[in-house]
Amino acid sequence: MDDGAKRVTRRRIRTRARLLDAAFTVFAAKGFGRVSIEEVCEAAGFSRGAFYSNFATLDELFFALYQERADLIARQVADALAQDGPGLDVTAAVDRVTEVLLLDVDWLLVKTDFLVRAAREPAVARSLLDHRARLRRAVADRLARAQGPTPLPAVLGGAEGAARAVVAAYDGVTTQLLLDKDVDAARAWLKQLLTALLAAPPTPPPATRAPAHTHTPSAHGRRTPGPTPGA
Amino acid sequence: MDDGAKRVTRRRIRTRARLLDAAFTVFAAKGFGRVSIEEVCEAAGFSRGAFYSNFATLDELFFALYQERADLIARQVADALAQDGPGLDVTAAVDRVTEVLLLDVDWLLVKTDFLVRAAREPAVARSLLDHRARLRRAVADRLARAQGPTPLPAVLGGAEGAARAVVAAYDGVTTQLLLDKDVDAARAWLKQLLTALLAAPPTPPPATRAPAHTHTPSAHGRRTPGPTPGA
DNA sequence: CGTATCCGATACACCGGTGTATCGAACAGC
DNA sequence: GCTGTTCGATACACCGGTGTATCGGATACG
Repeated sequence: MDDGAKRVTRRRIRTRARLLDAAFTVFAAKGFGRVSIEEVCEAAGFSRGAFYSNFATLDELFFALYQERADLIARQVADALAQDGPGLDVTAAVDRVTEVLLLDVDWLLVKTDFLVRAAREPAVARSLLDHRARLRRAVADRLARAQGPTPLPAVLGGAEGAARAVVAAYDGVTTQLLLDKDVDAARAWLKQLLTALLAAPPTPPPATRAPAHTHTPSAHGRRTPGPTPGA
Repeated sequence: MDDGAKRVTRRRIRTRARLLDAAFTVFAAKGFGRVSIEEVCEAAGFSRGAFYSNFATLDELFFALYQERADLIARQVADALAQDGPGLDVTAAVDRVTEVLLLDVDWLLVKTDFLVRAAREPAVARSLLDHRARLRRAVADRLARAQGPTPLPAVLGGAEGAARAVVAAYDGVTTQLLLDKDVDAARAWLKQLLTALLAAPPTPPPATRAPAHTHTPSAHGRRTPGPTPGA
């Protein structure tokens, strides 16, 4: 069980990884629905033989890719949340999480493709719901810990409800970000939303940054003009 | 200009409409990326000749379909918002809009396909952003009118900011709805979110309905167990 | 260093879907 | 009702992509 069940492998792992990386790039650029196996292989520098040796179908690769990246994100978020002590106000945590979650537009693109798929296939949906549940749990725990000074608006249902609100806000901002590609504005906007949701009455913080969105949606602080290459 | 520029038409309109309807059903069921021209034609009871006589490409049909439905929704929302007098608290308006926006899961599915497309093609994105801007404007106007008793949390940027928050909440809830298909829970949750956002401190209303979501996400109030057939 | 095994490349048959060209039928106008 | 035009059905050629079978080179292991 340590490193292989049958005959062990070594270059296989490398090629598999390269295929996954290439797939991520291509999926982000063109969308899963418009990508062929050949394209992925070409981008990875392989021929189709390599692909069929590692995956049975393009779906399989897609799902594997999603799992991999989703786990990565989940771990990053958990880290970012568990970092500081319990006393500190949520604001700091909000900042850090915002950084992590809205970092990579390419990931949001792929994730949305996955969402579209999940919306039609319950089995896939379960996977995505799991991921979301993990994130939500992490947020809820963090909120429960920091519940000292701010009593969390009771309109939402305690820490759990607040966590779900956070996720909803994240999803909402994501949608906007996918359309205008303005990462900085999205981050600012998410922070605003979260503070409005979590600390509405007592703590009106100095508005991290002006809305800046009114109707000049593009060319402003964008860091990712196109499909970013790196991971 | 009254009914046609060249030779007038009549059955053409009917077939075009039937094609659009069939396309909506098929797109909602399988997703735009997995639908062929043939499938649409078969669903509409035509052969490919009819299609190519009315549209040049599947994209063209898709965009036409989106435009049509988006306009419809925009009008419905505007109506629902403009209905009552200026004095009444936002709650009533929230209820009505919630009804309209989260009515048809099929539409959300198609719209998400469109979003995925828009995320990669700026021209398409512009179209979707227009639609969103129209809705946002309607909401902002309504909020500005009803600004009497509740002062709208200043953390968001006035009526405009609040309207954007409403849209974000809508998008967030939509995502969840696409995954668990629980329309009723989504409506309740959206109402909760909106009241939390718009009338946080002074009006903790009797919680339209318990969260009911905690961790039994399915089998509860769901009206649409699978890909709903009707429009 | 030899060899058994694995991995990825190449070649091939195949299929679904596309787009076009042609034709018969329905329809509007007189 | 007749006729010219339009619309949609049918037939055909074509192509991109798939999946499989086979083979040669790389790799782990003794």
